[in-house]
Amino acid sequence: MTGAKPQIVHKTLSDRTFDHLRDLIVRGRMAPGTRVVEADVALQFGVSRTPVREAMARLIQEGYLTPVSASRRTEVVIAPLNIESVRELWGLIGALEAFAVETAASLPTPRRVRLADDLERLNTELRTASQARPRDPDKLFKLQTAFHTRFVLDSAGLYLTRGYERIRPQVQRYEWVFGTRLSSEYEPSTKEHFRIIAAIRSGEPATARDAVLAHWSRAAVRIIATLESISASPGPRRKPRQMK
Amino acid sequence: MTGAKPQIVHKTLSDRTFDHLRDLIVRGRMAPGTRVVEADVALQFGVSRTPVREAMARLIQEGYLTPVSASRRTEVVIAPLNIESVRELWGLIGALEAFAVETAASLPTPRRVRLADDLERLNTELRTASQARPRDPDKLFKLQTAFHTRFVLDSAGLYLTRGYERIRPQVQRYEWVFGTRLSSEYEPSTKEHFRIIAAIRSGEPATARDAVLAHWSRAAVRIIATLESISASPGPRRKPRQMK
DNA sequence: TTGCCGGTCTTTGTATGCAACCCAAATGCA
DNA sequence: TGCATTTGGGTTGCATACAAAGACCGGCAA
Repeated sequence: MTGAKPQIVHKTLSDRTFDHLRDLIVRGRMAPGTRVVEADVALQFGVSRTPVREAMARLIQEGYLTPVSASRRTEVVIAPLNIESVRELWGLIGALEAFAVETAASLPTPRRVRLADDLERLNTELRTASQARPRDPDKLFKLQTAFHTRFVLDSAGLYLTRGYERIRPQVQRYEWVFGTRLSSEYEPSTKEHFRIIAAIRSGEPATARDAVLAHWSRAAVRIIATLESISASPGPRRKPRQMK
Repeated sequence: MTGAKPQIVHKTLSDRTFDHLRDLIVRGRMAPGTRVVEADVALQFGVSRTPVREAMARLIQEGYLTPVSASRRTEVVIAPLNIESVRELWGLIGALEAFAVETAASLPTPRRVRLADDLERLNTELRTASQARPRDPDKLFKLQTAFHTRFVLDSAGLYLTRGYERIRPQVQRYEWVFGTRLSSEYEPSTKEHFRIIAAIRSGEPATARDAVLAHWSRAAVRIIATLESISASPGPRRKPRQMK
């Protein structure tokens, strides 16, 4: 009867604050190292400290914020970005997706084929979008995400989903900050995607797993190269003070 | 001046409340499905609702508590236990440990050997403890944990550590509830451990990875068998009401 | 008897108050 | 002038107050 209310998703202020803050961080709108103060955020968002506090606690747990533990008082800053984390995150998300894709490639044939078709469509779209000029970073971002979540969430259970949903935004944080500056690096990625799709379609779990692992491994190399080439021209080195 | 206060680890009431509650859940002291009410827990622990609320939010995020009652009011219960979760959790922790052990088996030889020695010692202890009568479940529990965390945390980075530390208690929850009833199932486990150790010692990442995956795969089979044999004699089917 | 309606009671979500405590700067003393 | 102590500001941790929204129960009518 209710035609559709797709956006009842958000309920509490805490949730919205969490999402809002996380989005700011993932999109690089708040510089790493920036100190975050409850009261300031509360003021800025027009809510009380309580929901901000809860949101920040969750962000700390997820690793977007880091307590720069001055002895007892817990001072909180935006988690810094660094190359070791890239290596680790890419390896980790590779492991998770590899685990997921094994399941996906073991699905009964009709579902598998449908999945492969969907992925094919998404990947083609992605390739097209990556060739468009000027680029639409937001669209690329979304397609990229859609491709990977498609086969992971399709076959994943509760805990893998949760683990994946935790790691993915962390990866996206790097992709957003560094990846959108890549000029032509989407080609190899889409090619690797096609190999993953083929393995899913033909129902070869081991091949699919290896393809996924290889994909993320190469993606890590690509983004690290970008990162290093950028770090020649260092970004703003801000003092730990508020965003405003 | 303060000679040493090694146990300042815990600071805030929120943290302690989190740990306390999680421990109750992991050890099965609070039955799955039990409803948890902020005010009651606060009363019981002698704190205000605020730290309880924060702790519960984290427990929800970690999956120990589940918000039920879809509408708007969020009612919270202890997450139920079920076989699908076992399959998934065991697979997932297997994937994470496999990822970690590849790194461990690629360490420079001296560190690798030292690691292998440590593991050998732990595993021998475990075997001894498992043969003692009567059994000391708590000791077995700790040794089991020590063995696995030893090689994971030794080689893991920040995010893997965090992911692992998230999953492990979930697994332990099942192990505690079901595993401690196993009568003689530690033998195959320790044997598999030795194979993992050997692969680490000789520096064969692929072999180590496969050994770890096989270990968890078989462990899953073992615990599921136990679980099914127990579910013949069903536990108390409580109504969603408080713990008290 | 059963279904509906109204009211109360419970429980959560949010705001706010208060105290502890860290940090730092300023001031006093040697 | 340099060092120590104190004092003040800022920020967090915790407690509590309050309002809104379900859930529950009882009564009333069909």
